[in-house]
Amino acid sequence: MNIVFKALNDQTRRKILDLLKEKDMSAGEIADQFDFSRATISHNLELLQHADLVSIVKKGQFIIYSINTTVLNEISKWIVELIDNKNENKKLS
Amino acid sequence: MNIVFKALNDQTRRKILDLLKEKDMSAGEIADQFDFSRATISHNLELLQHADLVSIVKKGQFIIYSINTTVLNEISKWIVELIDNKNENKKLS
DNA sequence: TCTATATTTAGACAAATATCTAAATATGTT
DNA sequence: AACATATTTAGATATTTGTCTAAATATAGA
Repeated sequence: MNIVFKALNDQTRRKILDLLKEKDMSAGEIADQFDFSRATISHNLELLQHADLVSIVKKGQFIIYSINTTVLNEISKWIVELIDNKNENKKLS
Repeated sequence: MNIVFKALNDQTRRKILDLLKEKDMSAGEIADQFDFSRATISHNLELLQHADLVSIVKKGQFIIYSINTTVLNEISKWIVELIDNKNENKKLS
């Protein structure tokens, strides 16, 4: 979970995920949405990929990024367990 | 969301939340579960509090920490939207 | 009031992070 | 082959972060 929360701990990378939830995009298309250098966006994409939050497919010169929901489901589960368990214990007291 | 993800981006702080989901605990009880100094745990508790992930009640000399689920619900919602929106768009293609 | 316990605050420091520019790699086009 | 486009890699740097020790604050009890 470490690398996932590390990857999520950045506004730019979270915004990239918000873009990718709408549609798959190339690195360039993604970079166009930001004022950072392409190298910076590329680096952020690498961190997302390393955390398994996105996956890639090569299409000619382009590299197409898309959201990978598997790890997001795990994180969601962890958070919901925090919430639910807390609520359970509240009932008892 | 920035300070929330920042607070969640640390194994120690996530473990503190895992402890607190079971029951409310004093700063000392929490610190006893770790090998770090009390000052370090206190600092981590401050970050959790600043992110509104925990709330406190003073009980004599003790300060009792408990999970605050409000922000967790927001985070959960954001993540589930990433997952759901992605799945919606997959159907279309 | 003095002492013990609980917790936080202050200041320091090494490690990690986000960004940049410049260079390298890969693919497509003429 | 030469050139253009897409993307990543390398190296540098300023900032942020997690931890520590020592000191300060707050409350309880004798």
